Amino acid sequence: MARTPQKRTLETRARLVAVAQDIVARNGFEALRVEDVVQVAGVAKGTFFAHFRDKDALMDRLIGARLDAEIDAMVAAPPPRDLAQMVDRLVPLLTFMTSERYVFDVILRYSGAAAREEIGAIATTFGRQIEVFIGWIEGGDFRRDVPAAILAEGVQAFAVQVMALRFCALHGGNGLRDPLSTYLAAWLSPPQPSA
Amino acid sequence: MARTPQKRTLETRARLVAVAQDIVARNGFEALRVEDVVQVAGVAKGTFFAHFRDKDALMDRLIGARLDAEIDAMVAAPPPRDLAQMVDRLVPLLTFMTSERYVFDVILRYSGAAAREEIGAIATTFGRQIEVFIGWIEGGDFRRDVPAAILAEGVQAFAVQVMALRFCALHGGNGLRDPLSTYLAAWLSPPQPSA
DNA sequence: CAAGATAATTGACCGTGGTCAATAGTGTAA
DNA sequence: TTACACTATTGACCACGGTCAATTATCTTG
Repeated sequence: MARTPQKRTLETRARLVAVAQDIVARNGFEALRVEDVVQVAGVAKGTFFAHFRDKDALMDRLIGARLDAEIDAMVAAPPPRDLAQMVDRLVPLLTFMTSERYVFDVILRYSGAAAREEIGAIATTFGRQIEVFIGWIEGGDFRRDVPAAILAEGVQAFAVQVMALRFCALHGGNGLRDPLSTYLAAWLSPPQPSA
Repeated sequence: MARTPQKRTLETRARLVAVAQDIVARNGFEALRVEDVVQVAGVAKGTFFAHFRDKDALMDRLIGARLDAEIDAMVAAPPPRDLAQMVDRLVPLLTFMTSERYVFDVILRYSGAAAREEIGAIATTFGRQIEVFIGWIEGGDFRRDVPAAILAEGVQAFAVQVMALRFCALHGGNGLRDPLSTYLAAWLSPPQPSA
């Protein structure tokens, strides 16, 4: 089914990705232009679209790689024992996700595998996140009356909520930490005996 | 500061909106093209952008109006006394929001007031939602250990989560009701004595 | 009403993502 | 090496959102 790709193909694709990464490193994701990529890479425009379905497919790959690196770092650190630590572990990931409005939008759009298409890099990292959260929740002092998988999905939902708040004029740019702590305290704390 | 708008202006804007609504009614939001709108309305393209900052500003208005109507219906119905009823009240709103992938994306992008710009129609309806949820939560049999405002924002976060899931190939098109019930049960239920 | 000021409208033009029929390159078998 | 099938590349072209200097309509004031 899948033919062996030619050496030339792999070189071209690698060059496109390398050039794109370079442009992003210099000017950010939002500033990336397909025309710039192909011009610097020295190929025609059509070549780009022979390698990537559309511009977003390249973005999915670039942003997905960065998300993967953030999750690697999350996993490398010791698992959080309590809520404050969990928030600490999350902040770097959420900081990258909100580094640009454009990046956040792309991530939201591709965080679920697009229907009937293959699952993309960003969507894969969202699956990874859930796995990591489940591990954290099972290993820490959190509520047990709800399955860890549901709790993990809730953590993701609140993370998105907090990130969206960051781009909101009303609840303007106050940090990620405080609102996330508030939500997760209410979501993850074991039922209090008194209160 | 604000000049009185000319009669002509109001007519032109009304015509643009009417034509756009008609196109949306026929072919959906995604199919709307600015060029079609101006062509049918009988004005030049530049005129459109003298009335709306960009295409999204028109979308914000059209979608915002629909959201407002859904919220009106939500408010008109008797407030929910329990979780199942709350989910019932929410489903029509969420169904509209997920009627098109494109609509959902626009809503997400504009659900928070865009930084430093005026608050838009969609963002306003998200504020309304919170108010409605607060009222529901205060009037029903839900947990009291967390401020109603926080609980309301959580309801919104879970609603977004459930809608996003709908467009996800993995957890494919299963309804809104079940996952939403699961999340909200864990989020809103008063702490159980046993279990 | 005339003249000037302000606001609305026009449409040629641009930027940029994306398409596709034609062409060139690559691997393979005789 | 030649012939052939298949793959990769090309670049002119299109779609569509958005811009702006020039033009036209409307309002105001004497």
